[in-house]
Amino acid sequence: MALPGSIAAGAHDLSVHFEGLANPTRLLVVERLALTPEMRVSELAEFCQVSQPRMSWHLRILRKAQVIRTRREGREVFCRLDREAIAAHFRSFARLVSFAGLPAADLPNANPISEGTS
Amino acid sequence: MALPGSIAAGAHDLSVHFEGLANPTRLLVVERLALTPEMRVSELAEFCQVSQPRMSWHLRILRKAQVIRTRREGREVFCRLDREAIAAHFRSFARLVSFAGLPAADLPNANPISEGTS
DNA sequence: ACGATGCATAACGGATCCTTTATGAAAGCT
DNA sequence: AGCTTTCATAAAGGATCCGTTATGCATCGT
Repeated sequence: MALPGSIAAGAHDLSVHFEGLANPTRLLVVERLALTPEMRVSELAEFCQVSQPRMSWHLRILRKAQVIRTRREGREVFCRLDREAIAAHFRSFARLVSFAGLPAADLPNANPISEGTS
Repeated sequence: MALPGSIAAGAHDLSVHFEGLANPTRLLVVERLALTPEMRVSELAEFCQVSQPRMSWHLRILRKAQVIRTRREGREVFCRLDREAIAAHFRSFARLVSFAGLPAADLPNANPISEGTS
């Protein structure tokens, strides 16, 4: 597992990450979560017009892809973007394709908010 | 269709783009093309250890995803990264998730090595 | 014209994803 | 305890993707 904030991410990791973003519904979740720090599963399901089990499944894929993180509070599960991981994968890909003037080290950090960096 | 170099890219466009990157073989193609300006289909097939028809299929997906561009010369087809489109999509995504400290202006520039933008 | 080369498409199993409804488990409320 | 809410999992059908081999089309060389 890539340490949060570290560069990391092999090619396979990267493809898994992009797979998380390779679906309109999941991308809509990302878009929505960008506007609100945290949202519950059922809220996201309603917003995206999909069944709750389906949303649960998509969120699982997003979690594996390290696009979101989930936090359980009682019977509710709150979802939020994992901006650190997203940015890290971003950097990995940028380095992969060797963007000019984009050495991975110079890329900005993702997010000042640091939740439990376990 | 998004004009090359323009910003463009709706959510659907974006998911199609990421789908292009959501497969290890295709990502390997991208990685390889980052090292050499242009490569032929059969060269990529051999490098990735897949059959030529399969590579042809992957390249078609990559083309639809606006990750690569192909150029026919005689009976050969040369592939190259579409760095402009990739950068544009990544800018769109970055704006979508509103990276803190990652304003679109700082995102990957398209021109790495100077390959003719013909 | 003929054969060889380079790429695209078709056809085929096998695996995975997308989406639904139905069911189950855990937590909160009365 | 009993009911409601919230999420996860299972089952099932349809679609798509992954990989292969076989075939077709266009191009190049002789």
